[in-house]
Amino acid sequence: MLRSHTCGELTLANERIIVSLCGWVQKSRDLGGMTFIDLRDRYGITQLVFNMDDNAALCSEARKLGREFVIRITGTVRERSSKNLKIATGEVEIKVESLEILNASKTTPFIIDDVTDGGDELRARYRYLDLRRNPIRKNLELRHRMMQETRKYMDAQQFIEVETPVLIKSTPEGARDFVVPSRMNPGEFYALPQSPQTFKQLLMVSGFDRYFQIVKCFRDEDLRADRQPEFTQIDCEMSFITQSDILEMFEGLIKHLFKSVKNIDIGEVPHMFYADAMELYGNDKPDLRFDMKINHLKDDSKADSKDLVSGFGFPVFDQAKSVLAICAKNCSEYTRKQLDELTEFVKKPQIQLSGLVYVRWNLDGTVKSSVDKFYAEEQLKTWMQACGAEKGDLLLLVAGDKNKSLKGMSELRLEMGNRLKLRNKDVYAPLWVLDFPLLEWDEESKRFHAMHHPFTSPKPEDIAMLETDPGAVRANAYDLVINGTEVGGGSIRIFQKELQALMFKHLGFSKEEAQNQFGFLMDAFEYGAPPHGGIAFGFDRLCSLFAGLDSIRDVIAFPKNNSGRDVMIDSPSIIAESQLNELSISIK
RNA sequence: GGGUUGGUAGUUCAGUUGGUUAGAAUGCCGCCCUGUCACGGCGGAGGUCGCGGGUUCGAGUCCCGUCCAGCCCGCCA
Repeated sequence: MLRSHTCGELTLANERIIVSLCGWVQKSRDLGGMTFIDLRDRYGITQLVFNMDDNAALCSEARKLGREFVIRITGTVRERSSKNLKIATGEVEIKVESLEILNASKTTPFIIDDVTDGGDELRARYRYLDLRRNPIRKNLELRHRMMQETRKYMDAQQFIEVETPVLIKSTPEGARDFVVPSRMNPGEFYALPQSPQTFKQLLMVSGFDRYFQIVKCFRDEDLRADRQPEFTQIDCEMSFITQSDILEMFEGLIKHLFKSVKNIDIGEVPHMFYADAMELYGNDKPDLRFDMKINHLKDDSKADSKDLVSGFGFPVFDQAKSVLAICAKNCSEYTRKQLDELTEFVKKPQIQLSGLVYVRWNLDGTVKSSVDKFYAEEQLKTWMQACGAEKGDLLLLVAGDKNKSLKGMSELRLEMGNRLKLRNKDVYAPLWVLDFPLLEWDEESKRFHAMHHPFTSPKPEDIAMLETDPGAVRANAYDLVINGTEVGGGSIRIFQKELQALMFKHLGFSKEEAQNQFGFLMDAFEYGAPPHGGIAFGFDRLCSLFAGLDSIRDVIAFPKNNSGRDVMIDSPSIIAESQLNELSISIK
């Protein structure tokens, strides 16, 4: 060993012993007659001291050390005459007796420190340097801990981790596949898995009963702050269970992670139906750190709903199919400028609502709105009442097509949550969202798609509706949502060949297509498939949530940028003509 | 595919209605400094203002195009 200790462990208890340390020069402070060096490794920082009076040659050598030089020193631990209580080793320093430069370093393009001067792009290009910094290193340490705690919990619950193949078969359902050409089978391609879905179901047929895997998955779709082309899932499947067994088992996992990693008791995770989430929050992954539910002041889609806005001569509300309102507590004093900003917010191209109506209930009891021309105070107060508003509150209303308004209102609600600082990163509000629709109409292909995936079972009582009203069929599908982020999702699967064939039929597969693509699964179902179901968690998202980050990039050691590029290794890249020939591929 | 914000020293940024030699901080280099820990002091080097075109007596600044990066919509079963 080149070292006797790390840079993070020496204290007064080690006084007077001789130690060898290795690490990087964090910083040197040259005072002329003496020089201090902060030596850094993964574990901490230890101060080295060199003195002209003690050893002029050695001290001169130390003065030449640049930042990020890798050195090895031997010296004696001693108490500092002036202590630094900000660091763990701040009471001691090493009086260096010998110094060895293991490797020099060029000046780094940005400062390696907790607060760096480097921008995102530069840090990505020199990711190996960025990873030297404490905040990034800590994220990877957190990720490691979460991985270990996940395995600990799953193992204790009798799950076995099985690796499934990475070179598999391309299917047209769902996301775009990354494909890999097969040299030995010219003109044919493997696909990288979007998830190990069918394999884990086959493992249930094999009798493994409880399976999990921490596994890379791949989707060739556009990226986001929380979406990478390759990402990690905690993939799980169980046999002989009901939906409530799954919810309980994996609520247990989440509780274990919160407790063991963050020492937080999250308590019971509430349940909410998909239909209610959409009505109350306009969103299938509501952020429950704050309330601010959406109120329906007019809803033409429901015969029994009260209409509090029509018939007063305001054409926008009269013509709208839906009028929605949220109540922003204590915001009656919002300025014209702030209200204009909110109006711009809902009009932007990503939301595309035509406008925003406000009603202020001032602290003095008066009411002021942008539609005073049409509505008397009495009417406005019925809205206030419907929204549970009090003096000092502000109502924000949008109108139009119901789905579009709900989507816009959902965004506005989150924006207000941000403005009112109701989305505290240290608060965690988990939620199970249940009973997702089985199918979703796709305008582009003019057919129904599986909302979750084609192996998800419909609710038995809804199966008849597959013929009459496919969009209304509910699935045995569930998502785990934390703070407005979907961190996991799963379903109780179909395990009978007939029902699976029926599903494929309703998804527009011909018998041949179904047999071609998923014949192996339906064949397997004929040999004693147990009832089963499962769930998969987005591990990167879970880590970023635990780390209090908005992007999953900083919990991934070597992430891709917005365009799916790794700017450090510069990939993807072109390959040689000879490689293409070997693969029987020609470009354009 | 669309929206939006940005691109100026190694780095992070400022740069006014278009007008002298494009600034600051930090980093880097040199000299001085014996208890620093954001060390301090003095001095110095460092610029294709992303790229291409246009308007103008004159463009970092205005216009058009383009590339790159960030965030969002579409997309992501």
